[in-house]
Parts: sequence; structure tokens; C-alpha cells
Amino acid sequence: MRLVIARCSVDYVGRLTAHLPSAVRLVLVKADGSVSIHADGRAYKPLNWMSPPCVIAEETGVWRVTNRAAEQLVITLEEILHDSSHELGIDPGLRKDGVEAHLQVLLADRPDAIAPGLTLIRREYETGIGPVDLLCRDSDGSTVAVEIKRKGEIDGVEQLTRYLVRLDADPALPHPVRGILAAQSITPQARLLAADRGLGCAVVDYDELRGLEPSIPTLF
Amino acid sequence: MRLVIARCSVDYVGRLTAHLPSAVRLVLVKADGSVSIHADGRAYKPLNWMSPPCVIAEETGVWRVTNRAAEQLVITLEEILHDSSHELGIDPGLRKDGVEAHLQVLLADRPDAIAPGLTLIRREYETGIGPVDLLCRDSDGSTVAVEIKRKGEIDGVEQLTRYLVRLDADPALPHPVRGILAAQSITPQARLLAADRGLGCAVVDYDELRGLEPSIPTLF
DNA sequence: TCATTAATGTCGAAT
DNA sequence: ATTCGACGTTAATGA
Repeated sequence: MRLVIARCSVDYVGRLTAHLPSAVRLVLVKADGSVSIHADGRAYKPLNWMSPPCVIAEETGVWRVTNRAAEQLVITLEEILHDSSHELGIDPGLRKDGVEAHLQVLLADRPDAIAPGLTLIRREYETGIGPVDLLCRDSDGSTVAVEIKRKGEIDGVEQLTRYLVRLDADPALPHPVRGILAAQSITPQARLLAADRGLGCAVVDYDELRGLEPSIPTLF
Repeated sequence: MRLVIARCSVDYVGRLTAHLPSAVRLVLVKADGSVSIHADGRAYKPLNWMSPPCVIAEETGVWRVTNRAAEQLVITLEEILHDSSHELGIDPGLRKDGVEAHLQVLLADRPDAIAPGLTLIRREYETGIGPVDLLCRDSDGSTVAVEIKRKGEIDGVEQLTRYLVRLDADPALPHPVRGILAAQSITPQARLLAADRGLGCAVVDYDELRGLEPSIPTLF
């Protein structure tokens, strides 16, 4: 991700034509190739932009951004006030499912609702390919990775499997690491695949967990 | 405008609840008070955001952003890799050309591009529930209502239908009143619904219309 | 303030 | 690759 603060003017020719007179703005270039030009207003929406996939031809003082449909964004840079690049890595992405996010909070508080004797080590334990929802310890002292879903389906089992490969190779953890898929409901297909892979399944009751909470839905 | 690159996790509680696991991201704070959290993908759209007006309560390592509707964005900053602020000033803003309004102007000048023999009675003829884009007369002397869209879809047909009910009851007009949906492209569903309701469809070429204009605003 | 409508809408799922 | 509908739609406009 590259951040440029510059005095610039911008012309867009594509589905419509648009022009931005000279002013100081943020030019944001993302790793996906997208370019957006932000002023200090308009909330999160840029004044102008080009969505990926697109190509940036960087000449002296002029960036010519073109996409496949031959739409063009021409940025004339008059004065560069800041220019920095940052390595962000792959983002694990947004969990939009309200129930799932809340379910994670609830189960982090009561891991024994997943399996008796379970205690929490960490939430969002990083595996290198994304965080596993809960990392726990069982009564034997062995490690348990828990993947939480609203609906337990095949992809949840796949995800947990990928995490376990990483966690098994993690020198910081006692081995072996068991896996449990926790969900409000689990499909027969997911159960079967989980059994094949030696993974546990736990059905949890969201309303019951919420009822057990000391105070009501104040997340913070 | 403040730019922060940081390892952070984010929780949003509002119209939905959402969670972002820990990762390195851009936190963009604009002068209008808006906050947006960007990953290195998703084009210009942030992973999560809070639109103004909102208040940022900045504690140690935790930013709590709240709006009037009590929606909350909680940003937990674990490691700050970059933090800079920039004075941008007021932006002169975007000048646009080529949206629906422009198409309406062009077609008002050349209604025969919609259907041969069509002549304009009025632009923005009021129906009581909103103005119909063009009111025309065809070669037979009967009335034609034209709804203009960039993209002709179901809702355009619905809109035109609502207008026609009103225009049919308008004593100032010769009856019956026909309806035509004019757009740069029309979806099959919209065509089907239009046919069912006895409405016409007309695909118009914006570039061609513009080409017929006396002066050509070709930027490049 | 609320309702209506356009949007370079964007985004994701289904065809 | 297209098409369709949903969106924390957002944003502008008129009543």
C-alpha cells in the first residue's frame, strides 16, 4: 500500500467524464492495483478512483491509470508532500456474521460449553494463514483449537484442518493439537468429514449462552 | 487527514455486528471526523468504517468511535508502524459530466433518437408523484412519456408504470398516453416486464448522441 | 426531517 | 463471464 499526499489535478474519462481541479489530496495505491483519490471529506468515498484490475503508467508528474475497458484516470502531480509504502500482508477479512462474532465472545468466556474441562488460552491465535477462533487447553493439559461457525458446514471443517496443520508445526504449543468445530448446527456432511479427519463437533446453543451472561449485550 | 498504519483488530456494533481479526491495516481519519479501515484489497471500499458525524475517544491502544445512533467502532491498536497527519484544506470538488441528467438534455434535443417522429412537449413534466423525464408527441399526435435511465432495469419499468397511471388521468393531455423506457442498455427482465405492460423500449447510444452535438468536450 | 431516486454505485451469489 | 438482488448501500434532491 502506497500513500501519497500531493497537490494534484485529476481527469477521469470512462463511463462519464470528470475533472478535479488542483488541490492537496491523498492518493492511495493498494496492492490489488486500485487507485483512489481522497479529500478530507466525503466520508470513506474517494473523489475519484479506478478499480482493479488496472495498470498504472507512471511518468514524470503524471500517472496514467487504465483499466481493461479503456477507462482512464490521469493524475497530474504538481507537488508531492508525502510518499510512503507499507507492506500489509493478506488480510484475514471481515466477519460480518453478527452471530458468529458474538458467539466467539460468548464462548471465549465459557469454553466449557464446548467441551467439559476446556479452558481458554487465547482468542484469535495466529497460525500464519489466519487466526484460529479459540485456542484452549483440556483437562489433560493438551491443546485444543476451536473453529466457531453459525452453521457448521464443509468449509468450516476444511478451515479447521488447515489451521491444525499449522498448529501441529507450532513449537510454542504442547502436542498433539486437537480440533473442534463448534456451531449452532452442523450438517451431516460436515460431521462425516470431521469424523474422517479425527475432528470433534460441538453444537452450542446461542440463546442459552447469552442467557448465562452476567450482563446483557454490551459487547464492550 | 491522519494516516495510521497499524496492527489492529476491530469490532463494529451497529446495524450489524462485525469483527476484524488482528492484521496490519491503514486507519484513515479524515477532517470530517470519519474513520475508515483499509486493507490492501477491496478496491476503494474499506473493510469497516464510521461515517460522520461521529466522535473518537482515544484511549491507550483503543480508539472508540461512536456516532449519533450509538453505533460503535472499536479499534484495538497493537502496534503502530506509521502515524502522520496532513493539512489538506477544502477541496474544490468534482465536476461530473455524462450522467443521467446529461442524457436527458441530449435526448430532449433529439427525441427522434428515441423513436422516429417523436417531438418534445416538455422536459420534467410533473405527474404529481414526481416528474416524468420527457413528455413527447408522436407523428400520430398521441402522447408519449419517456423515462430515461443509464441502465434500464425493473425499477425503471415500475417507475414509468406509476407515471403512466397518473398521466392517463391527466385532463390536460390527449389520450391514450404511451410509455417508452429509454436507456443505454436494458436488461431482459426489464424488457419482458415492459412488454407485459405494453411499454416500449429504446436503446440509445450516448456517444453517438454526444457525437451529434455541435461542440465536443473531448478531454484527450 | 423524511421520502425518493441516482450511482463511475460496490459486492457477492447464482446462472 | 453475466446477471441479479442486497447493501451498515451512500449521496443528492425536493417536499
